[in-house]
Amino acid sequence: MPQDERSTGSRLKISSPRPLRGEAHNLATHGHTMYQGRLHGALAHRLGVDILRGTFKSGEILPNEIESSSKLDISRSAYREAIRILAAKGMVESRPKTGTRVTERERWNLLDPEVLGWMFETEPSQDFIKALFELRLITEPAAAELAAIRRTDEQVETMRAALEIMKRDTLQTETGRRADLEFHHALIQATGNEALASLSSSIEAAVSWTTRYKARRNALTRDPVPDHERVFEAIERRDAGGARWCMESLIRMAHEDTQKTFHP
Amino acid sequence: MPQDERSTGSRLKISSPRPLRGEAHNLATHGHTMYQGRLHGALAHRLGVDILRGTFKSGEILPNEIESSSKLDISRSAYREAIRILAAKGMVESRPKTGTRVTERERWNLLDPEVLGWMFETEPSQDFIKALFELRLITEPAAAELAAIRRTDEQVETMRAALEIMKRDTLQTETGRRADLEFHHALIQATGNEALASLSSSIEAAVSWTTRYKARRNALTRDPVPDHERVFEAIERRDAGGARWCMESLIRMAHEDTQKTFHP
DNA sequence: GCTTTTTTTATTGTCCGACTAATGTCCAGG
DNA sequence: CCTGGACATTAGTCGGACAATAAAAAAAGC
Repeated sequence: MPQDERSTGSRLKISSPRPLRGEAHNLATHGHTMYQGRLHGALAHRLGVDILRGTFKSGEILPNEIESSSKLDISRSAYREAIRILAAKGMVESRPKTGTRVTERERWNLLDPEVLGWMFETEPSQDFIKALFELRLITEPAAAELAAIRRTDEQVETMRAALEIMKRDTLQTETGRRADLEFHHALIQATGNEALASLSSSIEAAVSWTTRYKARRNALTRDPVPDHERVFEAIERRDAGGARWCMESLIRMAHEDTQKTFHP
Repeated sequence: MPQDERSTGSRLKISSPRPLRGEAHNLATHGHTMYQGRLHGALAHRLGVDILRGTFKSGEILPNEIESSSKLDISRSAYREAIRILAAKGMVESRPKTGTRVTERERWNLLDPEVLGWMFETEPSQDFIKALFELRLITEPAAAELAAIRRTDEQVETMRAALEIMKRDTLQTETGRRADLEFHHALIQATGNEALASLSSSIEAAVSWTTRYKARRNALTRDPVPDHERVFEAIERRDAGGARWCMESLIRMAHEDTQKTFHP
């Protein structure tokens, strides 16, 4: 029986003390991660991160709109729009009289690209990273297999070009990472399955954050290009089984590297 | 180059002529599908369906907020909150001066449970159903395999109970369908992978809509209970390979039935 | 004539303050 | 003990104003 949460009074426990709307009109989330854009988006971002991080726990009720918005020094409208965003991602639920409460974690859309992004804002739990790579290990090899079967010549050329760029620049550079994403994007398109594509692109984007982590900590990771090349070649020669196998090994390697980065 | 969409003037092309806010305070979407709840949610629902259905095409720009909201006879705030919901699902994108435009289909969060629900509002394309079942065929057998390895005894009991109910009532009844969902939910939980769980629960929910279709058209479908029982027994005896195989066959059967229902 | 800079302008973004409606709580009455 | 109805609290809706933004148009510079 969830007792009265409001009883703690008017203490808003957002991560940062206040500075939502800074001097220069952009907002800092809690020290080093800035966010620029619309106010509702920024607030949704911040609340989302706070929920994922556990600052607001499941079942907990947020302070009411009036209190929250005035404490944050923003209008009620902007606050409400932020809440709608969170609600659309299944993270909160509002009802008159009761207020807005954080839903159970089960109901969160963890694979929503934005939510995944928030997740990697703060270092995600080892369990979650494991789960994510396990999911990748299920879907991506299957995707590679389908791509090998259904790819068009044009898609092959796109992948080849992206691979070239990756070879030149590395994943240390921004263009290199973009090429990596483009490679995977082309592969996904080649599967001809838009549901799978929607899933994969979310995950890819999230995983690319880990890549950035790795680059920042310049952890000594394996060169990923050879792995990508093997996948590419298998797809080029329409070798479904080979593509599956190579992709599987690529992901295992990536997972290993990621683990070493986070827990050396 | 997307030319001026506004030039068509003030013609709002929502599916229904007007009746967003009906007499009795609940709204009909386009004839037989009612929606009751908050205004912003209802409008998001309606616009979402219209976008998925192609009434609003990708790249198209929605009429501006003032015009839209006044035409729909609702406040700008409610309209904006609806747009925020759609934006959170990647379906629209708003910017000052430009307006709010429908994004490319690639960016839609097709696996968002709500979006999936909207999808099945109108009969979804054969291609999409195929993609969805192909995705299921990739993830669910793997999930069953993991469940067989990691399941707790308690989860087994939950599944057994759900299965009992399914056996008694059928999928023709509401309680039967709920039991079906609960069975799959327990299975998903047993995988111990929350990312996979998030994905599967979205898909399950969507697929359960097809089940309802089938029941409504009382198409002569195979009895699904035996399939479920085989999966259950494999998981109970911790037979990973068996669970995978049985689940695969279950899904193939379900897909076959679904196809027969939609394209007899 | 072409590029760059400034101005205009359409649209979303933000704000405020009031009123409405839903819903949990509490209390009186059966 | 249960039931129904009044009450209080909260999100929901409204409308109208002004600010910020970014695209487009106009002006300036080369």
